[in-house]
Amino acid sequence: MYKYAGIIVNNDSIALDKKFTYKIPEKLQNEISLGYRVYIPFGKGNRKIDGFVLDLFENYDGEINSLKEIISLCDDFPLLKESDIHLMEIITRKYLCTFLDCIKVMIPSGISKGIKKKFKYVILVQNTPTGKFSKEPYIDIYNIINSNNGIYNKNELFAKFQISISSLNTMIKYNYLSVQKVSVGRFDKRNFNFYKENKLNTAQLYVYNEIINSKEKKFLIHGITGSGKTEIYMHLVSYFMKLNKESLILVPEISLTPQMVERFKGRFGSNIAVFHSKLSDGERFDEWMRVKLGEVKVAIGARSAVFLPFNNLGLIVIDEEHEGSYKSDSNPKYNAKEIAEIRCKFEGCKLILGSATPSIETYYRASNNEIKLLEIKNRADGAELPKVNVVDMREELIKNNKSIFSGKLYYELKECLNRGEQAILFLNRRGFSTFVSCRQCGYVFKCNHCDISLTYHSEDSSLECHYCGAKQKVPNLCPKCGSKYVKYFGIGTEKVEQEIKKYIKDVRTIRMDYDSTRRKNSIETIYNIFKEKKADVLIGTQMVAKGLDFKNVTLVGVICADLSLGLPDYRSEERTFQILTQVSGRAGRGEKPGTVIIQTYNPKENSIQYSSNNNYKDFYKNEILFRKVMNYPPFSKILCINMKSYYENKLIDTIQSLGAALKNKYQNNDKLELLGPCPCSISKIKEFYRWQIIIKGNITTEIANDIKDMVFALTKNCYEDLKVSIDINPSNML
DNA sequence: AGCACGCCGACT
DNA sequence: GTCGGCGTGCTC
Repeated sequence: MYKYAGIIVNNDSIALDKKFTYKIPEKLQNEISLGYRVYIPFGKGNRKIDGFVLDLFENYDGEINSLKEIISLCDDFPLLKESDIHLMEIITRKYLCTFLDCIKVMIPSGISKGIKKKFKYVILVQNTPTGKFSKEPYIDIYNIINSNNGIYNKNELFAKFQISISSLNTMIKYNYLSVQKVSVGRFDKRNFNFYKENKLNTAQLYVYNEIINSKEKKFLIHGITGSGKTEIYMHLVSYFMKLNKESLILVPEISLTPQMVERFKGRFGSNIAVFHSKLSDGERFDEWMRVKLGEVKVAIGARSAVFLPFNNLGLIVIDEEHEGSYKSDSNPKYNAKEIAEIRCKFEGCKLILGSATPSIETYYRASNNEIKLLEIKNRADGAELPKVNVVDMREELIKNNKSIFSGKLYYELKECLNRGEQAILFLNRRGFSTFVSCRQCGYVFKCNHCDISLTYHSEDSSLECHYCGAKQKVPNLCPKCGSKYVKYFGIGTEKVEQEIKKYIKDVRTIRMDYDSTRRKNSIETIYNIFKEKKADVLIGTQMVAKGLDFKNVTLVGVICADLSLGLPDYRSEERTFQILTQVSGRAGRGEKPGTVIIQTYNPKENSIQYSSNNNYKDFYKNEILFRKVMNYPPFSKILCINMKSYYENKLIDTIQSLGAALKNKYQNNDKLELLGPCPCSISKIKEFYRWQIIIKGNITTEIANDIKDMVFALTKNCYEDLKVSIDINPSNML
């Protein structure tokens, strides 16, 4: 019998990130188990707060009388399993976060906010009407309800069938009808078109059989765009369903991939949980509960779904495994790929990574046989990969073509539209113009709160900061020299849309970028408009590169392939290769052949050359060599310490003393390389100055935790506005 | 993060 | 003598 519990209190302070021991009162000793949320008295005033039971033990070595007692259990079941707690211990050390950070990502926030199941009061038939109730209007009402027994509540009956609520009340009073409380789900119950099961082709079947028959647990499916990876996933899900095992499908960001959900719902019915960041607290709670209670056997979701409380997991699929969004950049700064791998190890299930452009790290592991590599080199339905043309935009300039479309793209676009087919234009930048400058004095309009130049948006003619969202009206005069020669430079998706309308009459365009998709479901709306051929050209940022499958798209145009090349990140080549390959893969997925035009100012660049030749392997060979020479991941780890503060001088003082302390401590460790302290490449966001220290090399968990302790010891009594963040292998270092 | 304790100056 | 300013440190 356990008499004592180790509890993490529900308080965000780092100083409280440890287990507090509480006595378990006798009345709870039979009920309590690991993972329960409990109410406890805390602090001098014995405030009643909640906490989580992460440890149970029979004896306590310290002073027993100084222990307080648990007040009660908060919920009627434990929120965390023993394996969750085990996973938590790993995560806190691996990602340098607190236990509470971890708990928050494992349970839906609605639980502690008191969200419960939603109920409604539905009307059922009770007794057949007699006497004066056996005629109109009552008999009619009775019949309607009889054929919709227990489905609607009073208001819905009024709205749907114009049944008067007072008549209903009367019939309830005389026991002809009854009321029943039922729980309702907040999840999406819409029916999707049935997505028929396709027979796997030889290549797909080979991959499928390898996965289910092999003793290996981890697989990388490297299949070109359109090779039918989704169909393999679905067959695997069915296979595990037959074994009564659950499956989890992770996708980069679900709200960006309505198609994946549509297909899974179309195949497996609505009995599938969908989990992503745009759910409300209530929806999140309901989906989490459906998984917990075993009501669904499949879940599909973004990275946070990797923590869903499955009971008998058989399979985790990570689709588009190269995507950066599997790494979280808020606490806990976990990587869902790594968590999935740990879960698979704990729960003995299979892990499938899938991509047309695997990340360098994953492919490296596959080539070292840590992960089994399975390749698919052809498109599923025999379609050909599109023909890719690289257009050197410098030559267009020489030919005196100053427009954003090369002659080739313009020609192909017209041809494509004449044939009644559709096109996708990709530009990885939203807005109209990317910076605004005075031609007389060279002044560049910058955000007042950030170190960022402002982007012009034509829709509301404003200048917008893409980091803090601040907007201002477009000034007519330069604020510095007063000249009226204010000019717009650089192009964004809005400008592409305007330009194409200028050149091609009556073209129906639709834009898919952050601005046009802010509202819930708007991605789905845009997606459906384009799918139903109510638009000819889809113009978008990276959202259009991911997983879309439109059979009628035969042309993909990359307006400017160079945007992601210049970024100060060792992965910029990899990212460029991936996005170009992925977006090219949107063309020619049906029976008609596809064409891709890549416009660039750097046609000789590796990422552009290799992606246009669909040559992943040589790109990988080049890139892995570069990583090795430069000691970048996968040959090392990168630890990024970020500090931000409103007060620039204090910030610099603090981070420099940290830098000195780190240098002092690790000067003899030749496996670590310290870079900085220096300002981040975006040195100020929302009035906060930002500096960073980057540590590269063989960073063990021990070293990382030592560094974390040093950082917190140094900044503990600093000053209140200083914010510190420590990230292992961040996805973005700007 | 809260909350109490405590050590100093101002005030009935 | 005591009320209240916030700096310090602890919370099972």
